[in-house]
Amino acid sequence: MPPAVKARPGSKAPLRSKAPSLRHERTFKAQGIRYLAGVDEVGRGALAGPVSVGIAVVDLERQKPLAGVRDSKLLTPAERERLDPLVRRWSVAAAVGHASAQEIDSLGIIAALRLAGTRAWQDVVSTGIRPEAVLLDGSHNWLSPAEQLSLFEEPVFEVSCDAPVHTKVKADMQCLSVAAASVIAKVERDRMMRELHLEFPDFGWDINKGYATVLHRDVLRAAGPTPYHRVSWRLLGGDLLDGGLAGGEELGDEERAEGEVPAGEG
DNA sequence: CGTGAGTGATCTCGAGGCAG
DNA sequence: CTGCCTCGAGATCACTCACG
Repeated sequence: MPPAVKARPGSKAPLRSKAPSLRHERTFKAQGIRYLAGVDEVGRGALAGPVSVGIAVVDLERQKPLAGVRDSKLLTPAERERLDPLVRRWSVAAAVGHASAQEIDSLGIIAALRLAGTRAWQDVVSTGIRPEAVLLDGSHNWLSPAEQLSLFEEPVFEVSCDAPVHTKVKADMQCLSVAAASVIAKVERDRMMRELHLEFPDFGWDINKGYATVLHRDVLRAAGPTPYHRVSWRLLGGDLLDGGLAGGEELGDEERAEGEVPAGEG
């Protein structure tokens, strides 16, 4: 995919869009909205590990911009770690929800995103803050409950996202609430991948975070997938599953389910 | 020449538009 | 209605280039 920014001829500095602000968020004030939830996802394209959804709620009547926050991809790991507690204090409510690789396999990535987002939403609502609108990164609303779910049975939640969802392409680049959500989601998922790395150190998850690096794919080819791999994906172009699972034994569904990540952690 | 930052290529899946 | 293509999102990594 082409990048969002182009190099400016004759200059090293790119023609980067301005730092994200609350300008777009404040347009919701005219609709009488006070609490707006910025939502972003991380881990969508990874081969292993959970998909995670961050929510950062802003109070449009009182919130001030938080310096330094940008889309998590544009920040170094150290900057993200530094900003994570600041974002959580800055937000009137913040949460990260996860859906495991096994849930991605059984539900599909979009439904798994919804599951992770709903878990985060439950955490937010449990604090007593109920956002009146949602600002979602991208062009597709995967957060609202689907009318027609997949063939698989979807878990039923007492609290699902019932607020109107507004999608915006590149919202993480322009909208501070969404950028803030991307930071906390990325930090939390990275921590989880470092923990999973202790269990399966050969894959280099502390570095690649479950993404398809050369090392990751080489080990995957040699050792086979772990319970944390999204085996329904064409992990290695479809020639993966001949070797069985890493660790030398195959796991049944129940055993694989034990590898699930805790929901709504954070 | 070393370093740091940005670009482009790479991989994943799903949604939506369009042609047949 | 079906299949294909484009574009949306996520990320890492090799390469390029400006600067000190």
